[in-house]
Amino acid sequence: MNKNSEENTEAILAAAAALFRQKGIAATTIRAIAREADMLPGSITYRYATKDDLLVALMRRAVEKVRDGVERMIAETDDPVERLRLAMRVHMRVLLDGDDAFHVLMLDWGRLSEKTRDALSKERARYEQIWDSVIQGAAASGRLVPGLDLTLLRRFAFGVGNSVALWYQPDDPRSIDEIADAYAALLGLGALAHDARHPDPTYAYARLSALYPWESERKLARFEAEKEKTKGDQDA
Amino acid sequence: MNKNSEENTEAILAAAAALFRQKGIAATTIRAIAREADMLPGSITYRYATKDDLLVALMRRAVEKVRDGVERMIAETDDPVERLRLAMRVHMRVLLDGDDAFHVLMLDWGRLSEKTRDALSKERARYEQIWDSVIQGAAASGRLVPGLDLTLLRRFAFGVGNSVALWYQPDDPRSIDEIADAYAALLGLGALAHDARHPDPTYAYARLSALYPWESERKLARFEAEKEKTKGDQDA
DNA sequence: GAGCAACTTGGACATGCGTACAAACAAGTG
DNA sequence: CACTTGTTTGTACGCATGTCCAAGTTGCTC
Repeated sequence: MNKNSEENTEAILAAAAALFRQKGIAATTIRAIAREADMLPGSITYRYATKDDLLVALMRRAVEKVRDGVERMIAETDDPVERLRLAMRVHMRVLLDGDDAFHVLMLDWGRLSEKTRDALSKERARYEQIWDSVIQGAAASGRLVPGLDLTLLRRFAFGVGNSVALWYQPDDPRSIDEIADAYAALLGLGALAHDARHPDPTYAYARLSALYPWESERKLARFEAEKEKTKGDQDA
Repeated sequence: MNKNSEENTEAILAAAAALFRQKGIAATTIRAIAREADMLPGSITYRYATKDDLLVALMRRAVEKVRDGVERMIAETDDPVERLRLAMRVHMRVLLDGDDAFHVLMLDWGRLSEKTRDALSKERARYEQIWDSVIQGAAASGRLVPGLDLTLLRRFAFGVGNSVALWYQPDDPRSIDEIADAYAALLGLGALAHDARHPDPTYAYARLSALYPWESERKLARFEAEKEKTKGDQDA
């Protein structure tokens, strides 16, 4: 029949991504992918010699796509904190509604074979780097609590974004962007120092201490004690 | 040999949990579990007729254990916000350092067969209920931003806690409790109204609006405008 | 020390897996 | 029309899987 090679390749990748996401990688058979894509298993083997090759090709595409999306999105504004929100939007939009492969890439990362992980780690690192730079930009603007562990913050943000995929169902009454914004807000309210409203550095410092209690439990107490003395005149 | 049945059962469950976590459920074979537990596959079949039976038994135990742990932990204090932090600690401690089965239960939930999910949903719901009640307690104390979608908040908290499992390595220089506290703080700083320090209800309201931008983009703007008028005297 | 229940053993089974490959086929080129 | 190239087909191989079971072994009880 030799219909259309490129079209069939797309069908294979789409079917594979959907099944990998739904059932996991190990539980998805080449035969099942072929059935889903309306062809015989041989046609898959013809394009991708092994199951791992298919997996790598799939994920490489996925991470490239989302990287492009995020890069384009954050170019739309100069506000470093707004960038964080927009990046979160794209990340979650792709994760929930877009390419299933990205879902697999984020959630099954730890279970890929070492060889597969190595083949993809450069791409993934480049994506994480974009997030790091967005977060660093936000931190440099002075609008984050100072002294944060930014890698931890990136992981926190990633975790928040990725975790939605564990419960989100397409029939949810909220739109994906709504959830993304709400999560970004929960995230932002946590990390932002709200400088415009409460620029008191002592306050930010006390919050930082609360964030790393093992470093100095006493800083917050000192702040509280300080406040006791000047009780009654601290807010607008 | 008939060494010790109970001991062997433990060995099976431990080996199964470790392998399920490491390689995923589908990729873990009964033979591999047997090898890990130093016995023959038949001994596993003798106790658990099918792989699914083993899975269910494993997870039931795991969720019971963490539920007990959380319940015991939150009984240690009356402070509703402190309870949130302590619950997070137990959750993450079990997830990262404790029973591998809990890890599987949280992260592979969506990929269990429908039958297996049904068999476990009651247990899991009971655990989620504890979290909901902790969060509701915190909300009732008035120390959270009012008007939050509490289910969304629970999912947010769960997601944050669970996501650590996707990157945490045992050789991390931070202790699990340190990470748990830092995450709880990032979480708490986001949701808490910091009433003791900034009890201004207008401020909390504006933050709420920022949290649900699609409901009323203008509330925050109104707050900002309001503040413009009284510029210069709003903090301690 | 005989009997018994609990447990383990080793081997077998049907099934489904990833992969391989020769043959058939389709479309384009000269 | 013949020839080539890219693609699909159908079938096959060897292997690993979940599950099963008859026979063997152990420690306990009277």
